[in-house]
Amino acid sequence: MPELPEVETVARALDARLKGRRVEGVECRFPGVYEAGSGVRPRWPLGILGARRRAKLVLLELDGGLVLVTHLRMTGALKIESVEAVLEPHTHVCIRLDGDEELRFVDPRRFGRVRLESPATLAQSSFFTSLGPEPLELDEEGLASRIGVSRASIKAALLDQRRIAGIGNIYADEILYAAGIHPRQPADTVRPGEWKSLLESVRRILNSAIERGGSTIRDYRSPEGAGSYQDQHQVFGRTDEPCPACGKRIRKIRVAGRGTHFCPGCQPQRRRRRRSAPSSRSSR
DNA sequence: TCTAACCTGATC
DNA sequence: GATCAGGTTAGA
Repeated sequence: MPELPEVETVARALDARLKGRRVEGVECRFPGVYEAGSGVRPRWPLGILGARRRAKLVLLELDGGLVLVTHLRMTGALKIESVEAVLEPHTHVCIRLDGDEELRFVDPRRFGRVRLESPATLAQSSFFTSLGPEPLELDEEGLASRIGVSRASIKAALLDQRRIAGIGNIYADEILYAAGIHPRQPADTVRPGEWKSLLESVRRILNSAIERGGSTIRDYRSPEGAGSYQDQHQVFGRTDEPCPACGKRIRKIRVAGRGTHFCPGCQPQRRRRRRSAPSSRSSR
């Protein structure tokens, strides 16, 4: 569910509300959802230095270099509640805070994970290995060199967290619509002149989604409430509605195994150019 | 590089 | 009852 803008919103809210407070312990209510990295033995309580985002991960930074790392996956949510508050269903981890509050990890589908890592275990954590750079920190050359070498579809390349990390299904569709590129177009056939507008689309869409607190289309909530970027979606979730720009019907197809929305008028399909020479090629 | 699998719940 | 969902990954 949550992609870069939603995770950024959650991290900012946690930073504002938890910085300077303490974690007094962690209770795991469903086996495996929470684990400490091997050899990590926290001595609670630990002060909270702050919260931030990396890719789609929420990092809660504690004293001594320890970090509580949360991946929300599809349906995970972090909520600050009074310890007296009734536990809502699917509450799998309770992170006890000072002041009779706790940070609760709720996740109906149970795909999400919470991990406690030390400086020694953080780098090897499976969360972090082979995570690509932040899309908002890339320049045109960086984007082209990471994405433009893939022989997969441009959508698959944008979703590949090893290439760049943080874009998910909603924002991939919105970005490609804004850039006028068909989601099935092979990434290595994007023309040199198109990287500029693709990068502008990446920045504009992710930044305005962050400004609006992300997209709330089913159950996503930051600790401060729902986002509103869903109102700005041009194609995602608008199957059969007219394109705001050209009036053609938005279509939904399957690309990279994901439901994919696009405008056939604004994002015309372009065939892969026939290879002129059987030269060697590499991917990644 | 694609599919199935991991899960539950909402909607068709 | 079948299908789909904002993510990732192991396996073919």
